[in-house]
Amino acid sequence: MVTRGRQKLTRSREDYVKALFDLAPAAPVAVSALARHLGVSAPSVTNMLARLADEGLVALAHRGAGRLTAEGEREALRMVRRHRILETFLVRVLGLDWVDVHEDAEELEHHVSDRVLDAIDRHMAHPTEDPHGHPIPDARGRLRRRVLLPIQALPEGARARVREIPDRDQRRMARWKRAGLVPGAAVRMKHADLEDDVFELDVEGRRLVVGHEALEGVLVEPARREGQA
Amino acid sequence: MVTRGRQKLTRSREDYVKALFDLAPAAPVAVSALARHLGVSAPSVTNMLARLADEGLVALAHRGAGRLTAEGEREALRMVRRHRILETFLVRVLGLDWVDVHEDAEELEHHVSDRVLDAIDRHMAHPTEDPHGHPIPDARGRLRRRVLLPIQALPEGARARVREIPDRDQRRMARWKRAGLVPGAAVRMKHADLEDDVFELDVEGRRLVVGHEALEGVLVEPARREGQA
DNA sequence: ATTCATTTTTAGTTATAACTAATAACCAGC
DNA sequence: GCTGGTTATTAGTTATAACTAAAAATGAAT
Repeated sequence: MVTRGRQKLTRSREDYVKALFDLAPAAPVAVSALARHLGVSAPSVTNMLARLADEGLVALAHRGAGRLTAEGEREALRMVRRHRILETFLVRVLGLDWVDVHEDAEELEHHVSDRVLDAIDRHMAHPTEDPHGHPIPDARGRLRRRVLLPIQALPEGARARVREIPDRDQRRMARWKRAGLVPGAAVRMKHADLEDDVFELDVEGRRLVVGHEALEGVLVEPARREGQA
Repeated sequence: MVTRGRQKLTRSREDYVKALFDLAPAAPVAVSALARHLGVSAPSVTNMLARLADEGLVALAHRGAGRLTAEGEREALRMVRRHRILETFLVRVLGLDWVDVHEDAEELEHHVSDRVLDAIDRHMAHPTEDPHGHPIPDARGRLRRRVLLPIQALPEGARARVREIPDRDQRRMARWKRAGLVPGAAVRMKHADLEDDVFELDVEGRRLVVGHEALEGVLVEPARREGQA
């Protein structure tokens, strides 16, 4: 264990550990999946994973896949915290639209000092959730885990509340926002036709008919008393 | 003029044009002076100045010295605006000490998007002066020029008000702050012994005795009616 | 067991921007 | 007009992290 006082990771390393965490916090991620997520070539990933493995942030698995070590996960959670605090700040304090803030946070998370991040966190009285509903890890990297369901898994007739929506795809976010499908919204699954891949939802009283793909990543918390049909 | 729609400058280029502006907005700056200011070697400067000259941001003068072109000055003013808005934000909104904010602004100025910068500017209702007293260029890069005097140039007995202090040296700033020598402070030059390099000042009622060096960069606005001795 | 398609790795390049060491240019004083 | 000291340049290296092209490994299907 030569891990005393690791120096700051480079920007790329920060991106890689965060991507590994996004794709699977505790399981190996294939080279190709990482490459797709990060928008780089496979050789670049093979290369960087080797370095991260050298440095103890990643463990290599079958076929070059990478899995975060405890240390790597700590660094990833640090980045997740920064990202979510910054998104919250951009929306709550600067008044930007939550549809737009992901990219800015993506850049700033690498460049804001701990001092500034803490000041931002303090200014907002330590928020616990970002504008897209994701929980914010605390300063020690602890993440409140919740049991949520993909919205497509709701049985017909079930009521639920939207809790998280993914923040990477601006187009989809804009559509969701227009449809009222936002964190906190009450929804009911009216019909789920798995054969034809058509879902009919009631979103805060409005009808929404979409395919599986268009709901990808939306997580809900089922209502305790489920209204049948 | 192939200058339509220049793409974003690299971080280094942004640093160089800002350094050139800091050292002399309209006159050639020697390679060695730039190297010192930026903390890089002379060869690095020669190299980068050649590239900046190629790209039309800098004109080369005698002995390799570089002078900003109109285009270079525009980019420099853009960076100065960003820096000063960010410093103001860190102090006014996040409550950080103005002694500490320079370095953070130095980093963030390269990474905050125009959208976020504008939102910050709006949030503060378009400040015109940063925490160290420097005027903030407007969105079109226009800088309100003021006629200020180096504090050491005050004749004995003259009263003045501190208007600007340099923000790069944290140590000196901390000392000035302790002595009350901050933007807005009223001062009077009690004795200026140019031979022995000793200045005796009255700073908001407190006595301050220092050498020329320790006042470097402090600019004052002389009082209209100068109280004699 | 062989072949095909996919996935990963190796090898070699590129870009940015720094560095050191050694050389060249410049200027002042004599 | 020479010469010593300062200043700038050239030449060559280094680090990070991407890339492409080609080779190798893997796994699935016959």
